[in-house]
Order: sequence, then structure tokens, then C-alpha cells
Amino acid sequence: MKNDQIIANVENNLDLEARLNDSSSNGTAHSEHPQELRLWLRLLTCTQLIEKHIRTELRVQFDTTLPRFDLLSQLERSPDGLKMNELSRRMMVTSGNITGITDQLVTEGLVERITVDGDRRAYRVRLTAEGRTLFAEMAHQHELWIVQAFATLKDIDIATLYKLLGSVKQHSLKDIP
Amino acid sequence: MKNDQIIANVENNLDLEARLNDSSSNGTAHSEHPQELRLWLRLLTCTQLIEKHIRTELRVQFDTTLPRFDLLSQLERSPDGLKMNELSRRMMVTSGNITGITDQLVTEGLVERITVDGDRRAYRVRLTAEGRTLFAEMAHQHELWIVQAFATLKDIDIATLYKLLGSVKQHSLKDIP
DNA sequence: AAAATATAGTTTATGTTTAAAATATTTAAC
DNA sequence: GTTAAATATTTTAAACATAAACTATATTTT
Repeated sequence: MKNDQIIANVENNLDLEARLNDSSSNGTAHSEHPQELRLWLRLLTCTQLIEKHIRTELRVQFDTTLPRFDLLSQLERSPDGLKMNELSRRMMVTSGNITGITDQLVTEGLVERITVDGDRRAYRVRLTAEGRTLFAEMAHQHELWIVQAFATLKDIDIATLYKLLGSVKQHSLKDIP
Repeated sequence: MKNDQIIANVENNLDLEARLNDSSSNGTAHSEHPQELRLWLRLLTCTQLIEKHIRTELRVQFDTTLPRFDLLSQLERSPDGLKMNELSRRMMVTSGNITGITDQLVTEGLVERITVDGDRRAYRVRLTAEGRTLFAEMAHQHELWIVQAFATLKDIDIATLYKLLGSVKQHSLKDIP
């Protein structure tokens, strides 16, 4: 997406939120668009804005994508590697997807597939030395982007957000089983 | 994604956050994963959980997708319809994408393309009567899902979240131009 | 008015993601 | 010990999504 379009989008998204907020103007006494809907839209907007920024930076600075970064990120904390299945579950994407991302990272020489003793169905995927080095660089930048994204908030606000979103998350999880 | 996998994902995502929170255990005095990183991960998790739930419900209850629902949602507030261009900007996707989604909705009989007087390049896309009826049903359910997603929060907490995310959004927007 | 430029929408090629089917292997049941 | 069920991964088909090229029409410049 071009920069022009991002700007246009953002302005329109603002319009959209403005229109939602303006729902009282349609004459109905009880809000037609409850505050939950407005909150959801804003949550989505924030996530999308930050995510777009990270994707752009990853592409510009490292010529890579967010899924590839995320996979490396998972592996970084597991020196012995992780099985495809485990990666799929942690990244909340299907295993077929992991196959494709891993294939690319193998081609780039950043990860390697290792056979698992005693289970010829499974692999463990592990960072190569090159992958580990490159990821360290990327992770450092990534952390700066994220810190910057929330730089407008006070520590106490971050803590509040974290706590409230924790409730939302726990609540969402209850409905799944 | 199957329900089993969703459950597994969710549990693992919990693990992941738990591990992040546990970063103090690695012996470094100043947090290796700053609170901003943890907040970002949680924000992402919440958004993904809610969005996945909406996608699933849309598929199960209405045999449709989130992009199609979003397009109908845009049209619902514009009785005269919207131009493809306008849809593209509001939905934050490219115009080529809008062409495809609109084609499907036309096939399903939910929207129609109308010529614009005085501009033979453009169409307006408008809900059909059938589309309007079906969308009303979907929107009603959608609202319930969203309200349910935040049902764990008190009104004051929703207001707080809304306000703090407002700061984050404004701050993100500053960097774009 | 003709030429240049801009706009609206579609098409094309490529890549991502999902759900579901397929393959191979392991574990459990009998 | 053979069959049945479960597990790990890959493959496949369909829906999105993007960027860039293309067609058609409008607008602006000269």
C-alpha cells in the first residue's frame, strides 16, 4: 500500500469512528452503537496501525515479513528448536502456513530442519548461527518500534491497559472450550 | 482452523505471555522484555482472539466472511451506495480487492452496481433489499458478539480503555505523514 | 480543440492464509 | 501382532490482499 493511501485510509478510519461516536445525533435515545462497538473499532485500528508500521519497517530495514520475524522470534527462546506443530500453535496459524514460512527461512539460511530421534514424522526447526545473529539485530529494532508506539502513555497507563486487556483475554478464552 | 487447534493455540499463547512475564527469572536486573512489549503482545492476542471468533461465527451462522461483512457494513450507512474507490479507502484495502469482494456479493445478490450520472467511469455499489435484510440480521448478531467479548469489563473500564487507546491511536497517526 | 494528466475501475501476477484432504508414522486397543 | 485411532507434516483449493499494468473516461493545460 502506498503512503498516500495509508494517509487516506487513516483519515477515513477517523471519519468512521467520528460517525460512530456521533450516533446520538440520529435521535434514538439509547445508543444505536454501544460503546463496546466503538471500543472494538478502536482496538482494531490501534492494532492495525502498529502492525502496519512494523511490517513496513521490517520490509524496509530487513527485507522480511512479520510472519517470518514472528517465527524467528519463537525459535530464539528455544535453543533446541521447536516442532512445526508447536510453532503453529504458538503463532496461532495453521500448520500448512508454518510449512511455507519455514521453507522460505530455510532457503534464506536462517533456520534448519532437524530430524527428531524416535519420531520420523516430526522435525524440529532451529535457528542457524546466521539466523540467530540476524534476529538479534531485528529484535533490537523491533523493541524500539514497539516502545515508540506506546511512548505516549505513562507507565501507569500501560499497566492499566495491560490489566484491562488481561481481563478481556481471559474472558475470550473461556468461551472457546 | 478446527476448534481443537484454537484451544491449543490459545493455551500456548498463554504460555508465551507467561514466559514473557517471567523474564525477571533470567537474572538481568532491568527487564529484558519491557512492559511495552508485553502490552503489544497482549493487544495483539486480544484482537486476534476476538477477530477469529467473529470470523468463525460469520462462517458458521451466515456462511460469509469478515471482508464481505465489512463491505456490507460500509454500505448500510450509505443508502445511496458508495463508489468502489470510497469503499477501498474506508476498508483500508486496495481497489483491486474491492472489485473481487463486490463481484461475490453481486453474485450472491446482496449488492448491485449502479451507474453514476455524469461519470461513466464510476459505479456506485448499493445494498439490494435482500442485502439490507440479511445484513440487519448479521449486524444484530455481530453486535452481540462484540458486546459479549467485552462483557467482563465495567462501563468505566471500557471508557478507560477507549480513552487510552485513543492516545495510542493519535500518537501512531502523527508518524505517518 | 488537442495533448497531457488525472481518476475510476478492472485485470494480472504473485503471495498469504485458511480449511480440508492426503501421506506417513506412531500409539493404543483388542 | 494386527487393526484402529491419533499425530506431524505437507499438499491442495479457495478467498483475500497487494502492486503494477491496463482500459476507459474526465479534467486541465496550452
